[in-house]
Amino acid sequence: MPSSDITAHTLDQVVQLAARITGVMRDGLEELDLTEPLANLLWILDPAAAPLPLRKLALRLHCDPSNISQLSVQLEDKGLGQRRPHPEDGRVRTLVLTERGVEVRTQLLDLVAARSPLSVLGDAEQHRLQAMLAKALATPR
Amino acid sequence: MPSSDITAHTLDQVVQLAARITGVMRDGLEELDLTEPLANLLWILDPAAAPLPLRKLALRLHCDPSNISQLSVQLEDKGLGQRRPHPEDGRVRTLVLTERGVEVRTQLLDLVAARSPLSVLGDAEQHRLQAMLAKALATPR
DNA sequence: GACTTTTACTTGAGAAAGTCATGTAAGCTC
DNA sequence: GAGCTTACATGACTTTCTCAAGTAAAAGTC
Repeated sequence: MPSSDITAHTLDQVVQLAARITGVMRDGLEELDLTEPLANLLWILDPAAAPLPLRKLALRLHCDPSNISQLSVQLEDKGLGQRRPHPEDGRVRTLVLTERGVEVRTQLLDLVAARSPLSVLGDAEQHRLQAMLAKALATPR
Repeated sequence: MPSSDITAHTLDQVVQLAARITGVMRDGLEELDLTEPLANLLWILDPAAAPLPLRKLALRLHCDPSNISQLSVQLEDKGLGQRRPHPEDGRVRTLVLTERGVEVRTQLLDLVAARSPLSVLGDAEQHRLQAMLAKALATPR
């Protein structure tokens, strides 16, 4: 159990860093023709992972499911995503990226990675950083 | 210059961690009678530091100055903050926490610190973490 | 196997938060 | 001190989000 002061400072740093990262993202949104909420959704739509039900996406983004519905419509209108019926459960719909969606998502991640303050850390440092972050993220809930 | 894949993963972790932290904060908002934007403002109002002009607060929160004006009114209505004229520049107003404001801010920080996933890291680990985060945050802009 | 309950999503209304344009007042420049 | 810039306030408007209600499918109950 760390002293509360120490954690407070670490917290502050993480929050600041996150603010910087979202700042970088926001600056790149226009050139990708995205809004911030759409970019956030795109961010968590990993094309390599199994497609997620809308409900799970809402949990991940800490928002109401109806919000995801609306964002999904926007993604579809832009030709970046598509809602597909779940093969086993007729109530469920999963959100999948189109080819173009994957492309734009890659551009988004690359853009942020290139301009993020984390890029000043070398490979070795990042690995050590990742280990610590993973430990923190491994805590339940 | 790190490989882009590595940075992408680190980014993902930082973003996830930040989401967890804001999630913890959101869960605590009701018991503190705060809204999320007010809590964000409260967060950056360090009573130990020199009082900041509203304009600087807008820069820190990456939002329009008019937004800070409105939030300042809310803070004042709640008796947590007070806008003071700048002693040297008549155009400028600084936002200062009241005694109660400092109290509530402390409660907010303590609450988040106690429930944040970072608390699983020991003192030594946090120090190493802080060093790396500081290096990243030291990059200009 | 029909009946109720639960779960997943959609829809539309409404609230909240943020931006933009405009106005006012104070400093700065010459 | 005339003109320009900067800092904040105000009001109209947009965007985003939530909440309540509705539909449809699955699961549980008898």
